[in-house]
Amino acid sequence: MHRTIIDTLSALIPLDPEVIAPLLVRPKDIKQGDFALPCFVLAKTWKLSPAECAKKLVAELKPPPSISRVESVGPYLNFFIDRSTYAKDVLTKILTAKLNIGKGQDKNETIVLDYSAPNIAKPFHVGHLRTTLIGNALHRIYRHLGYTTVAINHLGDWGTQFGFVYAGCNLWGRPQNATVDELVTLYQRANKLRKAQDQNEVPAEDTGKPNVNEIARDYFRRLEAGEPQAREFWQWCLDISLDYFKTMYDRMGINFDYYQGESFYEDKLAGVQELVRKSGILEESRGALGVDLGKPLGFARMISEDGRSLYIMRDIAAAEYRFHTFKPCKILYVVGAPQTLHFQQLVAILAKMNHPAAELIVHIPFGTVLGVSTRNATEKGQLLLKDLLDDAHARALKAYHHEVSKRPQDLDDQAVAEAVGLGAILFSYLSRSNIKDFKFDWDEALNFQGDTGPYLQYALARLHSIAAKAAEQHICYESGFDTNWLTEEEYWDIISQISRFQEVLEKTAAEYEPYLLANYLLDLARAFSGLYKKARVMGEDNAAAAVARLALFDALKYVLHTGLELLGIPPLERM
RNA sequence: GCACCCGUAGCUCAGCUGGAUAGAGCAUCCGCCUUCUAAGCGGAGGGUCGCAGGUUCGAAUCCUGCCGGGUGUACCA
Repeated sequence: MHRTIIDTLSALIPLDPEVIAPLLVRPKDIKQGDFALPCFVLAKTWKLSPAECAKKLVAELKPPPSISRVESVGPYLNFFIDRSTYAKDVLTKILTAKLNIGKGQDKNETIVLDYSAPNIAKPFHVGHLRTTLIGNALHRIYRHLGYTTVAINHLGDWGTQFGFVYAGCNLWGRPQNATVDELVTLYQRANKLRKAQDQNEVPAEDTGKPNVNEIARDYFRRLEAGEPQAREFWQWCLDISLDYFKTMYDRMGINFDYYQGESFYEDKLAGVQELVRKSGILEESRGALGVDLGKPLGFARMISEDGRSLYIMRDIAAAEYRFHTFKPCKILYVVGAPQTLHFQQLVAILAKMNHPAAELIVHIPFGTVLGVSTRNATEKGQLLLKDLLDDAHARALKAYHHEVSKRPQDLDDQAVAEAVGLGAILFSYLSRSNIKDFKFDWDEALNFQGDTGPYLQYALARLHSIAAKAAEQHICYESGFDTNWLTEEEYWDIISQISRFQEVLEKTAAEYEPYLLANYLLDLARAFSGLYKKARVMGEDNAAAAVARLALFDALKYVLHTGLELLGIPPLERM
């Protein structure tokens, strides 16, 4: 469509098609046209006012059949697409593709995505949710677009935190059949005691306890040395935590292809160090080994003064491993904005090594989630994911029974509540741009009205309901539908929006911003909700109009359904 | 100190590769369930787009400076 207009224009305008293309804009108000050309640039060459240029063009243009009308409004030249023809094309395409709408050809290119990466034996609180949900959405979108995807959970499964859990077990006993909560409690208790010991403010009941920091360090040294007992304890913690994480991921419909945490790279570090050394950039400075990256990036330490490997080592090892194992065209890291410098250093080191992975790494930074440790801070310190999901479920269930005035009978209310609760939480995380800090508000995240996940789910449920009722009454569009019934503003608005689905997916993927898709779906749902009462299928006397509307709603249903799935929000057929 | 990010309605956010009167939701106020789900729809009020310059026919959008908030800057990750 875009192309057609450019071709028509370039016949009359003394400008290159490539120059014209970026000038074309979409008017804010669809009533003004489907595309517009601001004529300011022409004013100079033609030595006419912009408004006169627009008039001149209108008079001389011979629009092709797909353009129904061209108008000049002030300095703008507005194009109107032939709605009926265009609608037919768009709807036919979507109704054929169904839930495969927007699906790309197999691209034979692999994208590695690194996201979530919770720390073992530390609490999984709602601040960790952002990387998990952004990563998951991008994972689904890239896969849909035809890329081979490899989702990796780079667990924080190596480090001194195990030492603190170990110290806790030593001091207060190792629980039988421990849960993650107990591990976390031991970790926090030991950590608290360590701080107290550091500051010489040990409470009475803990006086005389051995130094926590020493126990932890000693344990971690034994773990790194591969001592079987230390190893066994580590595995014990890992199993408990991983079990728990997996139930949380299952609950949110999130999958990983690999759980390759930091420990996975332990046996590869020596090789990596050798690789860096061979490239001649490894230096010693203040007793540490690392790479000097010059002015803005500074000195990146790889081996600490006391010989421990630092995390950039593991990231180099991971980049190296992923590059050779998966042969990706991109490696995406969904990691918070505070780690921007770290990723710049990682890329800079790889670049200095002439490692091809340097060009593949993309850090997708996101803002901090604020306000997650303020509420319920007395008990647990931080909002735990499980509490959030449970509360979302409970509130959704309550709302379902007490606030929703119309609902179908014979539905599994527990299943609906779970999906709606998840929808609310996921949408609140995915509907804002990555980089901004996110003020987490419990009530806002669990709101079911207005611009929310449930609003989208609700619009979809209504669309499914229309389709089901139409089928009962044998109203169908399979034998044809007349798009001349869909040329009014409200219908046209939806048609031109759903025709952009592919474009939106590609932009979302290119900018790594799931909110673009989320807000697009919101626009669709809003357009539909406004039309819902007016544009009836059942009870419409004009059979042809009813069939045309059904075709439109069904196409919209597929787009909305697919879009929700790509965000990871559970699409509901009934709610 | 230096570097990066953010600053749009009371609140939470879109709009920012410059274009036609700055948009949603929440909250507040009014109205709408005798037909496809009212977790909905329609309407009202609410803005010096942090401030000041500059570039431009045109700036919330680009540039510079300042103010306010956040983060990073060889602990660990």
